[in-house]
Amino acid sequence: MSLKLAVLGLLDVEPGSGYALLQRFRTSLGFFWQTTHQQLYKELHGLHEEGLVDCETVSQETRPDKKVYSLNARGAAELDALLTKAATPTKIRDPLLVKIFCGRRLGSDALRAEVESHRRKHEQTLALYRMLHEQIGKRPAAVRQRYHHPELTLRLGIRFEEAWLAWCEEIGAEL
Amino acid sequence: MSLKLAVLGLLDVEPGSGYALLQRFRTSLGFFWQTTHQQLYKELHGLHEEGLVDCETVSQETRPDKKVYSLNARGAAELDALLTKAATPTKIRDPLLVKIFCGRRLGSDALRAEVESHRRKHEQTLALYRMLHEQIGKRPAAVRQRYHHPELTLRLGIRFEEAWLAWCEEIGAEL
DNA sequence: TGACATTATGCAATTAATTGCATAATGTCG
DNA sequence: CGACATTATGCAATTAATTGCATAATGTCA
Repeated sequence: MSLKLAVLGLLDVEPGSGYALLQRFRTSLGFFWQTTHQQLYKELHGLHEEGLVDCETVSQETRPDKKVYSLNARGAAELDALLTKAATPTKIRDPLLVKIFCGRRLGSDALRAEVESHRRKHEQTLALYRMLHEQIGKRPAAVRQRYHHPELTLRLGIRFEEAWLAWCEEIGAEL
Repeated sequence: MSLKLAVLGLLDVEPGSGYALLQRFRTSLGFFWQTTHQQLYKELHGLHEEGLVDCETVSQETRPDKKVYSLNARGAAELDALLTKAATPTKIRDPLLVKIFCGRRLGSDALRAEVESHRRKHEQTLALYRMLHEQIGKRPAAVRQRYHHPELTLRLGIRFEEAWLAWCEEIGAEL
């Protein structure tokens, strides 16, 4: 259901082709929801069939044709309806934790290596999030207002990556 | 794949019926991996078909019959193989964040209420995790050693819940 | 005694997500 | 010119996860 919400939400900001939506998705919602182009295109087909979005084929001279989707009135109503429903808090769902939990069979070395590799990735992600956050901060107040909600989510992302990092360092030293 | 790993990991500690495994799952691995009894039973059937676990039907006088599963040599080998494969770091995947991201359509009041409700839930979860962590701390060193890996995961759980809480408080005040 | 909780197991349908494969046009670099 | 990246779209198969429904035995409380 969240993908539907995500796509409607993206289209609410501005119309776009599946490809363009995917680009935007990857640098925003994609930080805490994942999808693939296949799934996104399928979702767009579905939304179109449901009559929640309009679709216009645009021929381009220098590029293959594209289909530009936009939110219509029914789609906006659906988006509002979805937003009203309560989101249930999700728990962490991470294969690394399952692995560590079952990890007494694996040697300390292997575990430490794995934790270190995760640490590096989370370090990179944290750097990225901080950069994005700074960029938003530099914008004029009027623009910043438009990005207020995305910014709030980014802040949780930062807190999570900090937690990951601290944990990786702590247990890496202990293993 | 993680469910398979989880089930093999649980059986590696000790054998048990689907029902018993689910109880253990809920108070351990279930903190960072979710499942339902249907899925777990299906997984057990699958593992049995694959020949990775043995199954013995035990009739009980006061309760319905149960099937006690246990890890065999092939299952142990499979568990080791799964543990060797690298776990890819997952990102957060939370409907609340998708909602907040798209939340400019929703009023501040509604968002604040939702954040507050999440805050309360994370507060409860944090309290639970801290209690469990303390309980492990009180055990004699020998027992604590056996729970070392689960304890490591619990610590990440605590850090995450702390991050959630701090974030909910911060943005709740701002919305 | 009847309602409800607990232990114990499962099937079936649907939805969501992943993975593999495929096509087609143009731009860009060496 | 040929290889590779980018823009742009999709189908099909499979696996994973959720949701709804169903059964059956016993214990417990009012």
